[in-house]
Amino acid sequence: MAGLKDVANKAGVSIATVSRVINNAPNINDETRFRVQQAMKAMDYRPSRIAKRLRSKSSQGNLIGVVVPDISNPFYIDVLSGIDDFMHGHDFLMITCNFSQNEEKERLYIDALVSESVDGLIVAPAHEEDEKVKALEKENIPFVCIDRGLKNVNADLVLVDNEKGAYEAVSFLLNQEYKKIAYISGLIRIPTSRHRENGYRRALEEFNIPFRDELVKYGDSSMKSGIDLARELLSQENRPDALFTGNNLITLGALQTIAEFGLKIPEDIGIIGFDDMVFSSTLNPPLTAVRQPAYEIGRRAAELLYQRIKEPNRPNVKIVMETELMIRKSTRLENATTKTT
Amino acid sequence: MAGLKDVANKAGVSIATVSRVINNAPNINDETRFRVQQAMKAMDYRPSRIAKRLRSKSSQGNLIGVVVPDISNPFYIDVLSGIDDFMHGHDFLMITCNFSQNEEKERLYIDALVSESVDGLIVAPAHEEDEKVKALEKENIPFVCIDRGLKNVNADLVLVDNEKGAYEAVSFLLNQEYKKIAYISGLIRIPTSRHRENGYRRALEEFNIPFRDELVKYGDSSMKSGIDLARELLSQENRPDALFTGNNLITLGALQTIAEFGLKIPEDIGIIGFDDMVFSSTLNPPLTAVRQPAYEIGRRAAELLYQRIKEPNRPNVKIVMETELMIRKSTRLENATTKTT
DNA sequence: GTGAAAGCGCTAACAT
DNA sequence: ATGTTAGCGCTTTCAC
Repeated sequence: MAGLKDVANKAGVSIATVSRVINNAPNINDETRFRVQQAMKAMDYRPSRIAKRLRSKSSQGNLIGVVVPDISNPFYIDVLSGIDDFMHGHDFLMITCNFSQNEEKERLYIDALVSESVDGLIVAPAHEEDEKVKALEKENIPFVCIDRGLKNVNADLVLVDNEKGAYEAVSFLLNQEYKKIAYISGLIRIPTSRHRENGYRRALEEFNIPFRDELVKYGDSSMKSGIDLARELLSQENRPDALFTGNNLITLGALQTIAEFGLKIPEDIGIIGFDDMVFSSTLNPPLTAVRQPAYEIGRRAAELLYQRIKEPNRPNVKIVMETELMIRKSTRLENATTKTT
Repeated sequence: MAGLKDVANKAGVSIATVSRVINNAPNINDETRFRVQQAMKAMDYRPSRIAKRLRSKSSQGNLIGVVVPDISNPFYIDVLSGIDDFMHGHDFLMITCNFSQNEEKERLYIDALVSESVDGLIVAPAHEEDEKVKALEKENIPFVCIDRGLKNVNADLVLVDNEKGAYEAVSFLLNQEYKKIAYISGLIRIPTSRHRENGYRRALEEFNIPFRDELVKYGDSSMKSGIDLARELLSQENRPDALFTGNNLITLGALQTIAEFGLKIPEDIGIIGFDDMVFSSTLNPPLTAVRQPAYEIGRRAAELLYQRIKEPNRPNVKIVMETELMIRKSTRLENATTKTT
């Protein structure tokens, strides 16, 4: 592949000049610039991004890394779209790494990304003590966290008020006269799982319903664990009359189990899922869900990272976005008050 | 960040030696190797992947690029998982680029990826005349195509027998006594769209049903076009009694429109979608669909790319996988013969 | 078994 | 306005 040198030869100038027209530096003779551009076109020249990155330490790589916990979760797909749109608009390339809820894989990927000299990282840390992510701060690598924060580390963060979202969902269930509401949690090490549980507990308290251990099940945030835990729940002698599911995938799993048990929604059992999905209204029945503005989360995170790359010392910011309860048909409909779609 | 030089100093050896132990070259004194390893550990050394890539032309980068048309399509998510699993197992990193069915974005990403000196590419070309992808061959960059081939270019390719999959779906519909079957196509420039249409036509022919222009609609492979085109179809005076939808997203859109029209599936209208989804059986009603082995497609493609990187001159291979009709409840059930889930 | 030194394709002083 | 040159962090001859 043609390099700077080849172009320089062809255009009869030095490589420095070629470099200058590429980065459109000032002080270049129009005629020279033209000749160089001709040469570049003629030789189909493409600058080497790695050589550039290797040379200029000053974050000119236009490359960021994104580390997500589970690409099969539609939530992250939307987040990625948001990041992608912003970054594409700013001429950045992104490397997406999916660590499949596997901390070791996460560590490995973060190392690799750093070795690639990315200009910055967007990460959803495995948990709040995530040492690998914390280390980024010491190494002075720009990064922003999404969905989950880090303990004792200041970093840009964009997420949703998980407790409130859960609280609203469970309150809604309670208002619809559901009496025995179970919660299927994702990985307990993930802060969001606990915050959602807190919201669940707070709603219960407020309605003077005692918390019961056997009604909350902890899984690994996957569809399979949604299936399995819902089975445990629905097999109980006096089974719950409503489910609050901790994420997208768990919801899908629980739905499958409910069908397997031949239960009618919302008569036999109500369900509200955390995370909305494009096809939620097409589910059977249309699913009531706590919507996170996933695309927006991604976009904001991208924006924050971009800013930090440009201005590494600006103060940290934490963006907390609102959830929205999308009321559809998977719960009883008396008393419905909130927005519908 | 610590570099080769720092480690060399600390261990009291030359950088060449350090490089040797990293790449565990032969002929190294055990004692030396040990000292170097200690030093690396102590300094928390991480090799620079870009320096390595820049230096060694011989594809040591352990980095590949993947270019997909639409990351919001669950099919590609599964493909990506397959690629990811294989590549992770072989210590490769991958850069995923989503061109959102936008050819210009595709070109831009391919250029960027090449500039990153990736060892190879997995691409679903925008169409079979895709010049940017074709150019990869001339530049001698290892690549494999998925889902769509290239005209007049020999390249590794893994896909599914789209025509046959479509034929089976439409035949099934016909066998279930549906009389007026419409096809909602994705982007016409994509070969799969046309192959699926061919299957649709062939089934019709075989049942002696005349092909009718007004029953096939062409869109852009998105959920929105699924919604819109289904509306057009269902608004016809004498509307179709079955829909064959050209991909995942179109299916979801069509389903939404069907609900909007208050039509009952499968009584008022039957539907079979191309592409199965994890939650297909949770849809309303459970969706009959043509399943592509998406994960497997990704895995095989990754494997082929890996092989080609190692052995650039091995002959090209084309892998055609089988689809499977997943019969569920979105079509009438008389005569059902094929597998169920 | 180990070291010295030349580059990979660029950018950024420093010259002119 | 343009050229010269010293690296960025590695791998890889070629010596010893």
